[in-house]
Amino acid sequence: MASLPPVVVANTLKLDSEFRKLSAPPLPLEKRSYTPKEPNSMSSDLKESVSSVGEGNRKLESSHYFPILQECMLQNSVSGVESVHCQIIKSGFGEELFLMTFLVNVYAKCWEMGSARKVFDNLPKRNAVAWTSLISGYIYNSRPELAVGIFNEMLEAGVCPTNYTLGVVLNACTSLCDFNLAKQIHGYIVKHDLACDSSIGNALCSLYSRCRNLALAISVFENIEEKDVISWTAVVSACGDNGNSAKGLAMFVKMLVGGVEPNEITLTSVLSLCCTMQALDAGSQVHSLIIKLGYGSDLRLTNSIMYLYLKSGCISEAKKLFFGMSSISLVTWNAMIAGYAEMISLAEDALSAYLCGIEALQIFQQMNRLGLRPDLYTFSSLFSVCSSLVALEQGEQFHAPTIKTGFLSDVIVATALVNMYNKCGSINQASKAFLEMSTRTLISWTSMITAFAQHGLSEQALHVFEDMRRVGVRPNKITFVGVLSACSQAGMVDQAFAYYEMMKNEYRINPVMDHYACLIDMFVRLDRIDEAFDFIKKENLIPNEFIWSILIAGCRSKGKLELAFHAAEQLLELEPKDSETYLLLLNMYVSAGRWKDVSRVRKMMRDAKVDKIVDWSWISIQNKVHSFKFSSKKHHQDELTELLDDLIERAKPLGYKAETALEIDGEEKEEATTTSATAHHSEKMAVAFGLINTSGKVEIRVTKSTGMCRDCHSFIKIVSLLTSRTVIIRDSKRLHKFHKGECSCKDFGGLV
DNA sequence: CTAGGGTTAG
Repeated sequence: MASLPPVVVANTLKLDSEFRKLSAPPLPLEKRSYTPKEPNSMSSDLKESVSSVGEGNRKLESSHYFPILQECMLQNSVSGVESVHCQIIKSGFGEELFLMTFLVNVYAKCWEMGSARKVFDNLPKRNAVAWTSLISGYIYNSRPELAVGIFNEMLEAGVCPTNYTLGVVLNACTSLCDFNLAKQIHGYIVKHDLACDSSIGNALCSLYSRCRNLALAISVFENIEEKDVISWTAVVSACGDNGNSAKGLAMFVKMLVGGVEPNEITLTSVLSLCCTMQALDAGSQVHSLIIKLGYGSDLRLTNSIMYLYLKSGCISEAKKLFFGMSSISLVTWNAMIAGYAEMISLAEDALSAYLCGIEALQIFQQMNRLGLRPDLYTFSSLFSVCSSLVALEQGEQFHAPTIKTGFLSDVIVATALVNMYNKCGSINQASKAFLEMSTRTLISWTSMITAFAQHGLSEQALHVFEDMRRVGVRPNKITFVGVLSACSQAGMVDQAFAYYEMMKNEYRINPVMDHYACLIDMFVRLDRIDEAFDFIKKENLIPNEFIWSILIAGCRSKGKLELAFHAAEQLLELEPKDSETYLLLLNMYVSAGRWKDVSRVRKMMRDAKVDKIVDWSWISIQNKVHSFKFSSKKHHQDELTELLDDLIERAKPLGYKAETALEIDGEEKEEATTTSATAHHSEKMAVAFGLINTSGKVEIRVTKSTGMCRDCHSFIKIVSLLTSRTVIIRDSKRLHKFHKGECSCKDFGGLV
């Protein structure tokens, strides 16, 4: 960078010495790029004014051209600008600095940088404003690297940058992650005490935010002498971008108290904070404010509010907005689809989750019927919906369009695709999609590692992890959950602890319960239960519900019933809130015939107001989803129960011993359990339905609302053997892939 | 005449 001449900006504030330490661990944040709009045709009014400009050789003042150029710019009419440009030349204003500078700006805003550049090059004299126009033009056209080049040319030409120039160039650095240049400019700003200027201060605030230094971003904001709406908006979104939404909301309140009126951009930022915080109250207050300030029909704001309502589960409010909107954009449809997709994970029970998924797909169909082309946001939401529904066929149908449209090259879409294949149990398609990705983020790598681990393919999981390290992607704690669970499933004790140490020492990640749970699960699988307890003692762990459940399930399957009951008592002392935990305990006591304990647990459930457990299963066949609910009533002798009974009979000689499990369907049942109780668990029926309605070697995919019970698990293992079919069941805890009589969870899938 | 902030996604 050429040396900077002094800048003419008044300044009084001293910079905090903190500012001198611009530590920039650049966290690559992909900035969304603009999509140039198609040039528009002019409105009839505009056409008239453009043609009247040259009429009758009237001699116009140069100032007359500004409003009409502005109108052309607003209407994005390149041809309008061009014909006005011609008139300007004809009238002899072609060298007027102010007018030509404005024209540079106008061409830039119409995505015509070539013309903007030509106008600039023809200027006989260029002042700082002209240079700044060109620089900002390149930034507007998503070419920050060219903007920085022009900035250097400007300095070489000996033109002194203004505060605007510095602000613009700093923003270019921010979007380029060019922290070297930023540092030089920063030094210059510090030396000349310019940080209190709002154009510079705002840019610094964004820069620090991008450097993940929220404290600095805030302190630079505090030092801005005249904080305007944009300063406030910048600091509010800086808080949001750095994971401190509460601080952002507080800043927004401060802004209001200070009497600064937010504009629609501030309000969108605030709504996005409310969204991540799930702050429905604050959100609806902002909604009222929006209406009060007259932004009630702003499309972008309405989209955000609608999404917020959906994400908070206020479907009726969201729908009211949706149907009340006078115009709807693709973003509106996407927000609806994404909102319903989001509600799947927030749903209280599996049935409503399933209904949300169906609704999301129906909204997409409506959008499709209206002829709207989906974009990358649409596709990533759709993939996420399909994975929740375990609707492989649907998901596959969206794969090809993402290739054709090129959206698959987006890393988020591609990751969503990998995830979809994984969650639908198709690990081969998942890994194929992963290998075809051109760029991978931490999340892509982590998804693939977790996917292999979930399918019991530990070696592949660890292989991917090593590849990830090799290319220099830094794992996070979720990555290590995947790695440790891979080791745990394969019983690789030494490796597990090696990775555990690596996580703590090399990556400075503090272990959380999920990590401990993997290691404990590993000891339990290896029937080294003493070591599991030793580990708990050594790490001073206070086991949570989850860890006790692992211990119980492990002790049970190893036949160590006394230990299992001991663990169960510990678990009960925690007064669990999770209904499935109670289901595990109930089943345990039922199979041991300990009826007193059964009623004790039932009483605890009532006291804890735990949700009733509703056993649903779904199977998607030819894009239609069929659902089954557990029913203890004896079914009619239809085709389905006939097949089921037949399978049960054929399974018995192969070692299937129907275990007792409790009947749970919401109503209190008699405590007596018989084998017929588990015979009609919903997943058995869904699998039987799949066997009847598909043929050949088609894999059967079922989703289930609760955890699988041990009885169904061992039954379906045998079914996969008897029928030579692969059966994939995703229950509330994990994925079970049954193949040739084995399950990918190796019988430690947290069965109840 | 030049700037600066923003919706929906894994």
